[in-house]
Amino acid sequence: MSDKVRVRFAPSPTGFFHIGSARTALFNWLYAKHTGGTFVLRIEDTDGERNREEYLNILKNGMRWLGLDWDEGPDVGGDYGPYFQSQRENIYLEFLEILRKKGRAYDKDGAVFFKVSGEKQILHDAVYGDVARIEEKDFPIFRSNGTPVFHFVNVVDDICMKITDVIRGQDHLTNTNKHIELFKAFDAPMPQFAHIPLILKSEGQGKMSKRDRGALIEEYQAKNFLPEAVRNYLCMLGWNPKNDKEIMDIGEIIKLFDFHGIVKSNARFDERKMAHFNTEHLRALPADKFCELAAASMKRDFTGMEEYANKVFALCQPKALNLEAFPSMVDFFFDDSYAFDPVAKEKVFKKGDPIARLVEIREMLKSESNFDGQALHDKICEAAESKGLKLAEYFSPLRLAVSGLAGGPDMVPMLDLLGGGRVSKRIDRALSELS
RNA sequence: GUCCCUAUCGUCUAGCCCGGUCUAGGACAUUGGAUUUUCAUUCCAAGAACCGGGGUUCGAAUCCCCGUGGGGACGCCA
Repeated sequence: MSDKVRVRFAPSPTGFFHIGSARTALFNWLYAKHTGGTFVLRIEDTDGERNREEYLNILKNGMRWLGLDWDEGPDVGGDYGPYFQSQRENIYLEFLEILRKKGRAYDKDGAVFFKVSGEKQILHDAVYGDVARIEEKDFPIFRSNGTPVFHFVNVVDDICMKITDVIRGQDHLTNTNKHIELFKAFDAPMPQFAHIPLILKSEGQGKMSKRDRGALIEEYQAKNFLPEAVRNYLCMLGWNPKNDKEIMDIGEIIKLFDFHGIVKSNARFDERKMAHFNTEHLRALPADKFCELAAASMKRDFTGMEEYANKVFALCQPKALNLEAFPSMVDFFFDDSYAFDPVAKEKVFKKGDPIARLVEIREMLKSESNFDGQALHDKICEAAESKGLKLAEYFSPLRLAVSGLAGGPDMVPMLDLLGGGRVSKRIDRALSELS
């Protein structure tokens, strides 16, 4: 079918993968998936000569991490290559000839300029509707050093690669009439344009810049975010399925994605909401998958203790906020020399007599032959009742003693996992170090 | 400065195209409660918005105009 959708993402490798670019890539990818079309990755590397390979890797890496696989482009090839602009020089020269023959290109100051029509161009944008604008000045398409300029190569490549839909940031909206002029000058079929709103800084003015926190995909990779969570959040920034759902499976999003759901106004980035998406996706993970990721997030070797480790992870998954903080939450399960969190300590020592309570618990443990978390729990409850004390007066110090923390997984299964021997030793250590 | 886009809770948004069903819905965040065992979990609740002014209309968040705010483009960057 000749009307099969072909979209492209055309970044220039700059050494980082910006969240705004990532979302443009994502929307293109979504549209391709939704329509059963082709997603092309084209590298606009006309003037970045240094570290090109390394820069490109950051980009490819980030895209693969987000699951944005491309059907044509670097590494995978395709029928419309080459996919690097730096390798398409002769094509650009051919197209320049066409313009010259039509009298639409002329030399000036060593550069080549495109002669605009002087007519108002109307863009029928799939998101913004009809936008009319006139381009008054001729603009350069080849620099005096002989290299072609963005507007020109962009259009030429879109023609050559038979791109049907141009989905890109709204910052290109006022460039589009230049592009329309070029398409017309080449008598090429006009693609459908769909401009998408920009992502603004969470505070302050302007769009997200690479220096803003949360602006780079590399950050999320480094912080062990779930890629599906980042992708889901990005989907919801400037697009919505017209219902109340936010946390969604990518398959469902692909099914629902269309231009109608794209919002026109720019969106402010919110790292807290991003974190929320991450937590939700983490909790929703199947236990085995979560265990795998949890283990990888810790710099520890679990050989020989896989079963124990998996029990720990399974117990803690419902309480996990993110994988970045996860190791510090469960580390005490694997290390007896954990520190007592000063804030937790202060909190516990604020009321009652935690030392006395710990001594009591130690006595209870001594009188018990086979350790059983539930049995210890029940004993503590009895003791609390007979003394008229709140349960927290026992359990808070106990948690601090065995984990060093103020919060964590459910008490009874936690004690069972640690086992009686370790619980006793830890209480002893707490008594000597906290008294 | 010129041109283009845009405008609903603090933030992301639904509703707007096809005016009445909107005492404007959801989510994040915030605040307060509950889970008489911690807690970062879970549950419940609360506060919180149609930018301003003119029209059109019986009736406007919804349509039109003007302001204002926000964003973007005006490069031999992409």
